Parts: sequence; C-alpha cells; structure tokens
Amino acid sequence: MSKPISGGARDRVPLSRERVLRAAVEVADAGGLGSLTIRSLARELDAKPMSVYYYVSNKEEILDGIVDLVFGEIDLPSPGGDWRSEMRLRAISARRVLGRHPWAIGLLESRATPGPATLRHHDQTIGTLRGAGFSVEMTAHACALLDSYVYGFALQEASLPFQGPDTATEVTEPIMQGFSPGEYPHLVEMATEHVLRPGYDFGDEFEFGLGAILDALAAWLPADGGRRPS
Amino acid sequence: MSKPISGGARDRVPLSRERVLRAAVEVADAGGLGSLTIRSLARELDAKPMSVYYYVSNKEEILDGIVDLVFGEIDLPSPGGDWRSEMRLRAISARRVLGRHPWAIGLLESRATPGPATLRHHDQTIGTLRGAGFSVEMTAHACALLDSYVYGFALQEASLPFQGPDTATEVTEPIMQGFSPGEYPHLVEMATEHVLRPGYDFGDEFEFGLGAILDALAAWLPADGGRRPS
DNA sequence: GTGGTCATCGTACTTAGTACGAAGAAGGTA
DNA sequence: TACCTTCTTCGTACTAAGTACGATGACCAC
Repeated sequence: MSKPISGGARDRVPLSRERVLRAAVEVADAGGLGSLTIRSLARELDAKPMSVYYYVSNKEEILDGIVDLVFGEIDLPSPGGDWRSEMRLRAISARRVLGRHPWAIGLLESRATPGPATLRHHDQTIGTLRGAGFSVEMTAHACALLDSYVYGFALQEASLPFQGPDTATEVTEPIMQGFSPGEYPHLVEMATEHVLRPGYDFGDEFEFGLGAILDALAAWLPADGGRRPS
Repeated sequence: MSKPISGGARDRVPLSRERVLRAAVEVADAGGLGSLTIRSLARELDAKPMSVYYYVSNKEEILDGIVDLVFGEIDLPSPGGDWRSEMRLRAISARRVLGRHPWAIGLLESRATPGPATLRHHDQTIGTLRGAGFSVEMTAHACALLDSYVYGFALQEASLPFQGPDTATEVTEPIMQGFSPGEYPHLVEMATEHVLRPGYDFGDEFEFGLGAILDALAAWLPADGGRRPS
C-alpha cells in the first residue's frame, strides 16, 4: 500500500526551477496565460501543486521567469557585425519569438524586474550600435524606437483575431455585419480594397516599417554612416 | 427591520452599464488590473457583487468595455487637417492616455473584439491619411507603423519601474548591484553616461522617434507630399 | 390587489493561490 | 542497526474570486 516505487511520483525526472519554468511556457503557449495556473502547471509536470513551490516562491516569480525565458529565445546581435543587418535580424527574431509566445507581450507591462537574458539582450544591442558609431544618446534613441516598433507590432499581431495570409475574411465579416452603412467608410474601404484582398498578410507590414525605421537610424550616424540614403 | 429606504442601497444613483465600466476603469487606474475584481468593483459602486451582472454578462465583457473606453479618450484626428500634425497629435494623445491607464496595454493583447470607439478611432485615422493623398496601401503601412510605435512605446514606459525625469536612480541601483563587474558593460555605460544623468527622462524619447517616423511617412507621399525632407 | 417587468442582491458552488506542516528518501554517524 | 539531518514532495485546508440560480422588493398597468 505504501510501497514507494513507480507509478505515482517516484522514478521520474526530478523537478527543478528550470523544468518548472519551461513547463510554464508550454502551458501558456498551449492555452494562453489564463490557462497557466499552479494546478495546470503541476499537472504538466506530473506532480502536485505544492511541489512547485519548492522551486519558486509564488506565481509572480514564475511570470518573471518565463518572460526572461522568452527573451532568451531572441537571437542576440553581435557587436562586430553590420549594425543594419544585425538590428534587422534581431527585430525579425524578436517578432517571431513574440509571435510564438503572444502572452509574453502583455506580461511585459507588469514585470519591472528584468532577468539575466533580458539584460544580456539589451547589453548586446547597445553594444552593436555603439560599435557602429552611434553616440550614446543616439543609441538610446535607436533602442527606444526599435524596441517600441517590435513590441508594438507584436502586440498588434497578437490582438488580431486572425493570423497569416487570407485569414481575415471570416473574422472581419461578422464585425462588419454590425456596422451601420456609412458609419466607418474609411475602415470599410481599407478592408474591402486591401486587407480582405487575397494574398494580404498583416505580417508583411513588419519588414516594410522596419526598413523605414532603419533608414531613419542610418541618417543619425555622424559622418559617412548611412549608406542607402533612401 | 425590512424598511427599504435609504442607507443601504436605496436612493442612490442607479447602476448602468456606463457606470459599471467607468468604475472599473477607476479601480484599475487606482490599483492595477489585478485589483479589479467583481467584488472590488461592486464596492466602488456601493453595490453588491451580483448586481454588476445585470449589466455585463461576465468579466471578459468588462475588460472589452474598458479597453474601448480608453480608446475613446484618445483625441481623434480630423480628416481635413494637415496629416503630419494630426498624426503627431493623435500619437501624443494616445501615449498620454495609455500612460494614464497602463493596464490597458496588456489587455490589448487578449482582446479581439474592438468596440465602437476603437473602430471610429481607426476610421478617422485612415480617413486623415487617405485625405492627405496616401494610397490605400501606404495608409495601411503608415497605420501599422504608427500604431506599433505608440503601443510599443507605451508598453516600454509601463514596464519601466520609474516614471518622469530623474527617477531612474533608485530603481536601477539595486539591479546594478547584482551585476558581476563587466558582465553588462554597454548597459552600464548607457546607464551611467546617459540614463542616470540628471534631467534624463525616457518619455522624451517619444517625440524623437515619432518625428523620425513621420519623416519616413512623408517620403511615401506620391509627388510633392513630404515637405521637410529631413 | 393582481400580475408582470425591472433592478438588486443572498446563497452557495467551483477554481485558484498558497500557508503549514507531515512524510518519505538518502545519507551520515555512532 | 538505530538515529538524526537534509532535501523533496505532497496532503490538508484556508482565503479570495467568478458566477449560476433563484429570491426579493420596487414600480406600474389593469
């Protein structure tokens, strides 16, 4: 009856802070932040709720931890390389990562204590720009601009009820049903003449805006700096 | 004993969907999204929890509703005016509003059903750009770029543990304590030589990046379009 | 006053976070 | 072998939150 071995909890991979956080990411990926509870997390780990608390002191710490895990997935720019392509790749990677973990975007707002992956990420980004000749001040401007764009774009993508090309129709249709005719004329024009056209994919807007921003940054470089003067 | 009049619930302003949502915004403003519960909301309304459910069918509907209320606070651009200043004012207004209601940013991610204020807002924005001569396609690009920037900037501001000029020191200090020396050299440089200097205010970055984006948009106008070619 | 609709609320059930401390496993020491 | 310590895991139980269900009283038409 009280035989300890096998079945229940024995002889499986032991828990660890690492495993707890990774499992938390998986649960959130699968069902959104709302589905991440201590109990669902314990189920995913094949353990009991209170076991989790041996590795984290509360749920807040889990949220801080998974945000940092997500940051760790973003490709780091290398301070040696061409700043434009490094920043471009970093932005593209960040957008992809945040697309995989959309719940992380909303979490950023309430989390004030950055983890090590987050800090290293910013350190490398700043380093790349400084190494390319941007002044400290312009580097700050550039980071604020780039990060804002990436986060904001990911946020918009996450709040879109559809994803990928040609998927907008079924979702916008019911919303537009409720419109009084002529209530939102420009919105309707935009929808019918552009967004609902076959082949449209909101995600394609990303590189367009990114290019514009990088062009703007190039103009901030002291002397020769910006090749491609637009 | 069962006298109905006064004191308890009688003779006070009757509830309404409007009042419920406005009270919800106040509760969230005061204590964050986490403090917004049906019970805290009922307390704010001087009513009992279940009374709220006469006006909304569940908490999700409250969240949708307060996001739309927040959107309604943003100044609308007027399709007649100069597109550049209209977009500038809209962005500044949006940032200020999201600064007042930082919890709204995180909510955007999970809310897929836009309310009337949100729809009107986008309609007017599109209309202003179209009226200024932007093609449908370029208007889409412009909206994506501008909105991303505004949301992303607000998100970064919200996740900053400090706010306003000269408030960074006390918060970054304890974080930097934990650094191994030389672990984040560029971050340290940025902090000591710029961010922690007296007078620095992250909020000032906003107009800088905004100007760069508006310059970029101007270049997308067909012929004469962009005065101020940077 | 009888019936009906509107607005408010009391009760109670479910789920979530988590405090507290028990209990088993593993290893040391006498 | 007996006993003690430490590391993990978990059982129990308390509190708070969302909300289903139905009761209760106010107000109105007849």
